[in-house]
Amino acid sequence: MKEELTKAVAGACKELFDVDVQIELTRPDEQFGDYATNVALQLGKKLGKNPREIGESLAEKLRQQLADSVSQVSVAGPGFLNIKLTDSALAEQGLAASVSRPQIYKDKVVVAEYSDPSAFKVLHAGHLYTSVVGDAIANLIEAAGGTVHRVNFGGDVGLHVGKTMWAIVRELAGEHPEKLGGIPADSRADWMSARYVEGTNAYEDDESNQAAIAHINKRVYQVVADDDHDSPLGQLYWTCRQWSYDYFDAFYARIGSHFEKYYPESITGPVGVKVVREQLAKGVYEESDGAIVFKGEPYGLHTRVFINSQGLPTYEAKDVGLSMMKWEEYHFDRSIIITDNAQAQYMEVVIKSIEQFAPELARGTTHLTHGRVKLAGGMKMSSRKGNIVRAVDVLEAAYAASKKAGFDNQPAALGAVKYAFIRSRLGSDIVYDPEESVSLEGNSGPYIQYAHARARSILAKTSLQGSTLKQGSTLEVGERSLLRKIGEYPEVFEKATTELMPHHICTYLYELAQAFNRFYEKNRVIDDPREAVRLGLVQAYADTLKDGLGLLGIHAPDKM
RNA sequence: GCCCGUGUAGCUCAGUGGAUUAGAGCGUCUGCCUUCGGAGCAGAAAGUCGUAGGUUCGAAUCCUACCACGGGCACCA
Repeated sequence: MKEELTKAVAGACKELFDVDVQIELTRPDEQFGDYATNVALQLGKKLGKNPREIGESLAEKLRQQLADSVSQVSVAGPGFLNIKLTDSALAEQGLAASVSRPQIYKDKVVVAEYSDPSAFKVLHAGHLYTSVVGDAIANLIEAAGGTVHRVNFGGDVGLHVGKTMWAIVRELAGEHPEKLGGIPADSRADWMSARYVEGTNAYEDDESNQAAIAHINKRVYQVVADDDHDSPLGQLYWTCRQWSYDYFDAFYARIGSHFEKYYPESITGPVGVKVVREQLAKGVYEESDGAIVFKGEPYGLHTRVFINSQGLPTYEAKDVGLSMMKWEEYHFDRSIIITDNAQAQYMEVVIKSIEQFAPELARGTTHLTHGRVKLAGGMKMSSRKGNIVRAVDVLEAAYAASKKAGFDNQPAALGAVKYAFIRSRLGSDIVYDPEESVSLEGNSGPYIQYAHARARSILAKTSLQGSTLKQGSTLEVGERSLLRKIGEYPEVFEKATTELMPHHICTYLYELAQAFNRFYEKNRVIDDPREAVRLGLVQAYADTLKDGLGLLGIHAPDKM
């Protein structure tokens, strides 16, 4: 409907004034109409005419052309055009809302990389956030017709592994892989994470430790390069690495995430080194103090090291390797990388360097960044010393709060966390408050889930077969309002997908639930003379809520 | 120091060029009154949209400067 209107308005401008203009249709306050446009204002400037007069001629034209779908076109204020749909057109739009999602990624291949945990380390609240948001974005693109490959990247080699392995060897009093058997399966992740903290502290506290850790770090690279599963260090490394992956898998299963591919740095590193060395010869990268760097200054960026003076790839080269591998494996139309915004300027340098030798790859790459998770009410997150909030701590806090709030329901508690994470616009830090997130009142996940369950229970009550709401129906005021809101869904979906901003879905679902409650307060459904029509409304409403929650990765229960 | 980001009611956030009274939720206060699941509805109080300039017919939204907070700035990830 919006598309047809846009075309009609553009056509009218062409016909009457012989100009091509970009038409933007917005959703004004309901009192003004269903759609509005400011073309007349734009044209007024362009043509040097009075915008109101332009508006009047456009309105007249549209009234003639769109008599079937438009009941009113008026000029308001300085020259806004307000367009009101007929009940019939509105009904058609509303009924199709939950199934007519603009296919703006049709036939497109998209690689979505997010979550990115490091092996040997614990998953913290930030991983949970990025995973939830990344899933929602991937869901949006998929629903818009795209083929999405969800991939994960993580550090299974690098200094943090050196630190951890050093501490593991110290804890086991030598390179004794057989002693790993004494660590209970359910505490492996915590055990390794404790070693990482010890290793990090040792590295910072004493220079002699630094040499030892650098040495073991280099040996780990050798273990990986040789695919050495036999030496004591090799056995320690591969066993612990597998523990990490098992732990990640269990966590992702718990939150409903799934990645089709995992790129470990040990794989992308050598690819990156190869590429960086090739491009070193071509002058993209250059040597500096024994390291290989990319100088970003000509582009307003800064210089970063890609291969260090020991000849080992840094994160930069590993990311270059990752980009090349994704490109070769998927030939994507678009690659989306979602990380914490601390990486924003770092990533700019990496992508700028790639742009020098693979411009089409760089052009198709979007780095999307989000803020950090701050916990309301005292739970603090600080890295380094190990007093971080783990991802599971957040889930447990939500679950505990949900029990306190009176519903003992794990899926609802998970939905509450997801909703709380997604509802704010991506970019700034978010404050997570477990109590608020599970609240049954206000803008929360459980509120929307409840709204859905309530609508389904109404539908379950009727003995009528099907609804008579269809194109051609005439509507009462309250019905019209609700239907208008339902009909906005495809537009909100398109906006969220185009901008890669899933929070628009949250905002909309909440407004939709409010619109329904307003309707429901005043209008009876079951045993009302208009029951047959209103059932169609409730159905469309419930389906839209369900679809929206699905995009957010949140279950829409029929009962709560 | 340079670069990037953020700054909207007591708190948590929408709104990122349009129309009046800048919107929600929580919290505070007042009604409805327990309904087809009230986990609701209606209303009130609460904002110099960080500050000061500028562009525009029109600015929370764009530009400039400044302030505050966060982040980044070579061999960590």
